[in-house]
Amino acid sequence: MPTNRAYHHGDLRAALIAASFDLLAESGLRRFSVAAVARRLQVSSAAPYRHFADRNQLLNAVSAAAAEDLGAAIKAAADTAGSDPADRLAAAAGAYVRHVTATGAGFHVIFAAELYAIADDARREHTRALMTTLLDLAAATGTGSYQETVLLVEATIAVAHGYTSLHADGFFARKASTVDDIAARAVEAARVLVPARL
Amino acid sequence: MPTNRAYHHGDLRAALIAASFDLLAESGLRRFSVAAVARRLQVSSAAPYRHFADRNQLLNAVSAAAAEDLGAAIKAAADTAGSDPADRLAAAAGAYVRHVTATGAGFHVIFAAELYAIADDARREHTRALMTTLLDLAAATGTGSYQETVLLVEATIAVAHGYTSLHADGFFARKASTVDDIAARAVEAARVLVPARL
DNA sequence: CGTCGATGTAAGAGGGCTCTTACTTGCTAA
DNA sequence: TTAGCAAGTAAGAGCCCTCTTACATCGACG
Repeated sequence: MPTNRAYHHGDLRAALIAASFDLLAESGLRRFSVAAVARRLQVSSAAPYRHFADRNQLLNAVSAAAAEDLGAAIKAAADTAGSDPADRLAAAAGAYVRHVTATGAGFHVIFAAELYAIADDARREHTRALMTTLLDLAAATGTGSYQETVLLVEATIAVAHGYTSLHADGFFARKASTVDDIAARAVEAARVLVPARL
Repeated sequence: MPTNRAYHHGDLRAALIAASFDLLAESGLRRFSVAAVARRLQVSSAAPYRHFADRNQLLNAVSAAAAEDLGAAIKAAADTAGSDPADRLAAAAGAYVRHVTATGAGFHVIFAAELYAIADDARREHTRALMTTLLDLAAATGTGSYQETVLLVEATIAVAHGYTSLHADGFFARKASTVDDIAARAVEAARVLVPARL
């Protein structure tokens, strides 16, 4: 791993990750390319390869950062939501919608199949911590078994991801729905899921 | 529109659409290319352009077929589900998971932003019919206003799409979940959403 | 102050994709 | 039976992408 010291560019490694988020948020994973990220930072198309062996290594770093940031956003949202465990878990769905819409990097990036082949402890640790955060929020609602807790987390994420994904694809566009509208609806839906012990 | 008569290939136009579904189901929209579809049918890469002016026109036809097929699958599932309106709507979520996983073409294809520019009455009619089917199912549950009905449909689709999308991205892979498992969980979640009048 | 190594660039090989053009094949219908 | 046209092919232009190689730059440190 390269150092973080400022050289010619300053800190190209971090800048590449940040610019990747911008590109993902604007154009989605389909349009993501190393060359486009480099263009955006006005560096040569070879420059990223000084910091990442290949495209997937960059995406892997983006994935790690996404898991970390998303986990923090979810924790913050839960703490803002108050003390009711169900509200706290539901708030995670809202945080997912807002954060992933802003960054373009949700579970479809965090768990992108191409990245499975890369053994990166940092990324694994961040995704694990993210899941732990969610599992803790779910367990606090009083789920019985661990299995039930997992199912509840997955249902919550499915709702959040579904709203986010449809929003990104323009499904709600005609109604001029804002991100906050969609996030609020995801929270409502996630909230209803809780007592159901899905 | 070309005719459907059998020439050299037989019916390349229909075959292209069918092969597009296969490719989408296997590799997703990200890997979709006209060249890959042609390869799959063992025709030259120029052949598709005899039937579709460009890549988006092919996707547009796929989108129309997807809306039609998905609508039929949802209707069939609702009829199998029985007479309880809430069960019938929830069954649509299950049909969505199964059908879209099998074909690779859900709302992310049906409402793909690139296709908005194409004025295709057939496609518009099929997507409209699909939405009508869903709105009818939702209205039967006793929603008050049209606005409430729309919100309920969108919530149902969000749940179904979320589970489908996460499943496709491998989120559930480690637990060896089958499509039917995921579909069942989507139905449960959708069912819970109904009385909530989301 | 001069060397070394990290960081960046220019250039390009190699590949895939979209779409076009000119040519070929073979069904259909007069 | 043969002209005409729908449908397919071969070839390639033009574009973007990934990743490599050889060279340039510049800060750090002896």
